[in-house]
Parts: sequence; structure tokens; C-alpha cells
Amino acid sequence: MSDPIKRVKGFADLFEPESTAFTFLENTARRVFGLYGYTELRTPILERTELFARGIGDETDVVQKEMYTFPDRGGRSLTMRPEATAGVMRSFIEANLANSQPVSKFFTYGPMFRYEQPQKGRLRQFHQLNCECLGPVEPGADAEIITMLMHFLDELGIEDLCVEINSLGDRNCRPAYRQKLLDWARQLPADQLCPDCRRRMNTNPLRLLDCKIPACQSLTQDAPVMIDNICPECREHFDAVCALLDKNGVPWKLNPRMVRGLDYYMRTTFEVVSNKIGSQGAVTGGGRYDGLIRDLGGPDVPGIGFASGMERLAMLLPEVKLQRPDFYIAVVEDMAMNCAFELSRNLRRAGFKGEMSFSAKKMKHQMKVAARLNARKCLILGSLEVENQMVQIKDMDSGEQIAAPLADIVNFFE
RNA sequence: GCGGACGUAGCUCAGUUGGCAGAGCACCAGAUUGUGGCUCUGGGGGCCGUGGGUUCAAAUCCCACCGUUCGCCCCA
Repeated sequence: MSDPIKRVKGFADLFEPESTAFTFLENTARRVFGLYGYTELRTPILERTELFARGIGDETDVVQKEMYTFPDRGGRSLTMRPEATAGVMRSFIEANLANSQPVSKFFTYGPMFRYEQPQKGRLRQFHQLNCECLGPVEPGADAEIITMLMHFLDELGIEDLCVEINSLGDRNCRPAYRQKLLDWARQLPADQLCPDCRRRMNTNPLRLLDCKIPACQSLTQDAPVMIDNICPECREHFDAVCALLDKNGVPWKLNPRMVRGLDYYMRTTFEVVSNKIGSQGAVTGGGRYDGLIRDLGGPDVPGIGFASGMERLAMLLPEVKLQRPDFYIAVVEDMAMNCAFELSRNLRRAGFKGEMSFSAKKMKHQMKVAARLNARKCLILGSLEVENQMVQIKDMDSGEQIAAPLADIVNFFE
């Protein structure tokens, strides 16, 4: 006997009830997003590596350290998608959709891959629900997509979630702010900052703002924030988004220290956070990415979108109740087998869910099976029943038992 | 990539100063040939994560690796 093969680290097998939870998430998403005009787009898992390097940003951790990248047999460098947006943009550009319709709204769902250390709410193969709204530059698009996201989370029955929003400015005002923050940070006592923050000064100064270490937080308490330094155009856009959210009854919170890890975000950014699932609390992240399509070689079309982590949503879902079987057919004598097959077929054709015994077993055994399956009713079939063309129906909850004619058994089910 | 915790039966876990590998649940069989989900009795099941070291003797102590898990970083 050879050793059994084990699954790859960070890749999960999903059994019930978790698989049902995922199906529920997917179906709810398709339905709710459909109400807002989103259509489903399925893009490939493999893309050319170049797409992500250009789309997500060469210097980001995702691209630098976390991608599953390998050469195919023709020598091309391919990458298993670490996120969905870049692939959707590539697809949008390739199909020339900007020429035929002013607005494109896409919903995608599927596995993503990042080479990270697995932990709670984080796998190497994980799943995201994505929405992308391409075309509109108006704040109404921002407000609509956030409203839709909250509608979706509402229908899932998840409570105690909060949308945090911020504006990251645009290509005009962000570089100036970045420099302003850097100048401000240079006067801090460097030895009191954590090593990560000292490193961030060089790599990504904006990240100074969302360090979780209390000492750093108090040091940077009075740091200038983007939202106070955005240009008038960005300010107007942001204020309009906030006003529309209020009008739509979406509760939101300004988080001036929220930063995004992917380079393409600008202006409106948002996150949905839960404090119930440990450190990986961000359930959804999104924002506007007006320059992205052009950067990828397409037309200059603005866009906004978000990604929701299925594994994290699944952890917050109210307990999934699996559908209970309606019946279990307990065969207690061999000669009743044919009858049992016919009976199960008729019940299933009538829409009832259940199972049957594939061989005759003792009553004691059959009752244990019926109890384990949690079947509503146990149908007992033996020689007596076959002779009389009857079946005993035992209600497993009340213990009551009645005899019913085999011919119209369906009428005894509700 | 970095840090902590944990790896013993299908599952949940005991296992004392190093001394015969254990319990509960689950499964199978019998008591009990069609009124049974209870009870009782019996049974199958283990490279004690892997490899090395210490020892008369290692599930137990030491080292390394692998895996799981919770954090950091980063992200959904």
C-alpha cells in the first residue's frame, strides 16, 4: 500500500454544510446584483503575468511575493489570478465593449490564488465575489455600488457590519499629499516607531496611518490625512457620494486612515469590516480605479468595484440548516426490495427527498439509520406490506404510525 | 518570509516522576426472526505526524523536518 496523497497546503475541501453556505452566497449575489443590472462574466483563472504586474502594481506585496507564477510549455509566463479586477478589465478591453455600450456592469465569482501563510479566513485558494461598474464617472455610481453591497449583505442575514469610506485623491492631489505626509513623518522620533513603520516610510508612507500598534497610532494621531488634502474636484465628488449614501439610508463611517494595498485605487475607497472573525476582519474591499483601463492599454474609461471574500462571509453567515430528508425506506425483508425501488422513485418524482435501504436489514438497524439521517418519516416495507400493497409510515418526530396504500402514497406526504 | 500553540483510533480527547496503547462517541455483531431510536454484551479498528538522538526502556525527554492552527506582514 502506498501512502495516501494529501491536499496541498492552503487548499481546502468543502463538505456540507460549508459547501451549501457557498452556494447560498453565490445564488444570493447573482440575484441581488442582477437587480442592479449586473451580468455575470466568467474570466479565465490563468492570465499572462504581465496583466497583474501592470494592473495591480509592480511594487505591491501581492505581485512581488504572493503570486502563483510559472512558465507554460511555450515559455510564456502565466499567473493564476490573485484577484479578479485585472482579468475583467482585460476582458472588457479585448471585447471592445467601450464602443458599444456606455456602461458595463459585471459580476464575477470564483477562486483566486495567493501564496500566503494560511490562517483563519485566509487560504491560498480563496474565493471572491466581485462587481465592477465600468463607464460612469459620476458619484452616483459610487453610491449605487455601495448601496447594492449593503443590500446584498443585508439579504445574507449578516449583522453588525460597518462600511468605512475614504477618499484617496487622484493623480493630481495624491503625490503632493504623499510628500506632505512624508515631511511630517520625518520629524517623528524614528526610534519610537515600530520597525515595520520605519520600513513603510520608504516603501509606502500612506501605510503609516493604518499601523495597528498602539504606540505608532498615538504618534501618528495628528498626522495629516488624505481627506483633508484632496483637490476641490475630489472633494466635490466625495461629498456627493456621502450625501447620496445618506439619502439611500446607508449608514457609513469616515475612516480617514484607510489605505488600500492595490495600486489602482483612487478617489472613493471603502471597506466592510466585522470584528467577529478575528484579525482577518475585512469582508469586502473596493474603490474607484479611473485610470486602470487606460493603463492596461484600453480606452480611458473610469470604473469602480469591490471584492468580497467568500470564506470570510461564510464565517459570518447564520447557521446553515441543511434540508431534512422527507423519508427513509426501511426494507426489512428481501422480497420487498423491488417494491422499495418503485416507491422511492415515485416519491422522488413527486419532489420528495429521501433515501432507501439497498438490502434488507433488521428493524433495529433500520430505525438507527432513519434516526441518523434525521428523516421525517420512515417507511417500513416487508412481506406483509407487499402482500397487502401497503406501507407503514412512521412519523419519526411523534412516533405515530399509520398504514397507507402503496398506490397513492404521495397523498400521505405534505 | 517571521513568531506562538498543537500533532495519540473515523471524531473529541486522556495518558502522572520515562515502564504492557486508553476512554467516550461513531461503526459492526449478538441478546431480540416485524414495532424497532433505549439497555446490556462482544468485536474490528493505532508506523502515538516523520526522521534522528538520549536511555535497559520513549507517546512521554532533546534536535530537525512535515502538517495543522492562531497571530505578524499583507490582503477579501
